[in-house]
Amino acid sequence: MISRSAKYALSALRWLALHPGERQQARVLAVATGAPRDYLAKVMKRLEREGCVEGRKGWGGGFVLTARGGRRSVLEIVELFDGRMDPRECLLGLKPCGGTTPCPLHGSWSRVRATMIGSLGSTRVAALGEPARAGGRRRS
Amino acid sequence: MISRSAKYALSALRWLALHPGERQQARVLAVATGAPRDYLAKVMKRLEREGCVEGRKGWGGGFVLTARGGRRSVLEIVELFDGRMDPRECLLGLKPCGGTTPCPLHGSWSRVRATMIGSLGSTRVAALGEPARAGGRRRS
DNA sequence: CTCTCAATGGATAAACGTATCCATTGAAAG
DNA sequence: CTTTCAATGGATACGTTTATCCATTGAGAG
Repeated sequence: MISRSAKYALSALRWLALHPGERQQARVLAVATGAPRDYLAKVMKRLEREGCVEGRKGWGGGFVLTARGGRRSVLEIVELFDGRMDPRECLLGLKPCGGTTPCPLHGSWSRVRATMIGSLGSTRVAALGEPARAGGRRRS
Repeated sequence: MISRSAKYALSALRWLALHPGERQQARVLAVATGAPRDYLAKVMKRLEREGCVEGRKGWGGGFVLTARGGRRSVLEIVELFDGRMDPRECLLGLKPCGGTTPCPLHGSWSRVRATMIGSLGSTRVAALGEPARAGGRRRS
């Protein structure tokens, strides 16, 4: 459903959000996230290219969450690794699907997509550092 | 999000639902679904093992949708190929996540999962043969 | 029985996500 | 400058999904 890479990224970003301003080494983030160090390093590099974190080499090096990164939505992070979700995706492979010619699953699938966009799209990365609730609407 | 195999399966099942009782060859299904013939054949075999379709070899051979297959939910088909969705999955890798110790995304992700189960779980394969609406509750 | 047809099953490979290894680079401390 | 440290980037490997090829099997037609 959601790739390991995306989960690693979210988990690492949460750790950074929990320790604002402090530089966190990939080694530390690896332990915190359960990801392999060298693999996580590449995930972090990708987040840096997107301006979500800032990395520094050498003594006292590591990663910090940027202000811009904190403002990013969880959905944006997931889409960064798993690809943007196509609003025209059809579970039955119809093209086109929707408008005047919706497939039998169009409504159902649109609802799932809308929930994901509404739920994950309304939670900001910075909120991952706060204890609970965070994000979308309604109950648990 | 949803694997190619699962989409192929749904698309093929739809075709069978559109042609009840008629045996459809893998070659025909391949054209209808856009899947490679020999790959689709293995997908169909898997559906047969699950009792969703019945296949026959040789002259006049092909696949038909079984009554049992028609009663299966779309969710069941997806889970058959993509694996059952874990209700305890945590986007931040926490274990456990939920109950007294929910992660900041627990509510959001639970909502997405619930929507998928509610939406795809309430649409039956037989309904894929009917023109539009099908399945869950509410609007498009 | 023989011929033809279509599913079946096994082997093989391409593509991708995930993971590991390590030499290099850049940076701060001494 | 030298030492130490941690990110960086390239190469390589592994597993799974997706895909292709083809000989075999089973079934109906003649």
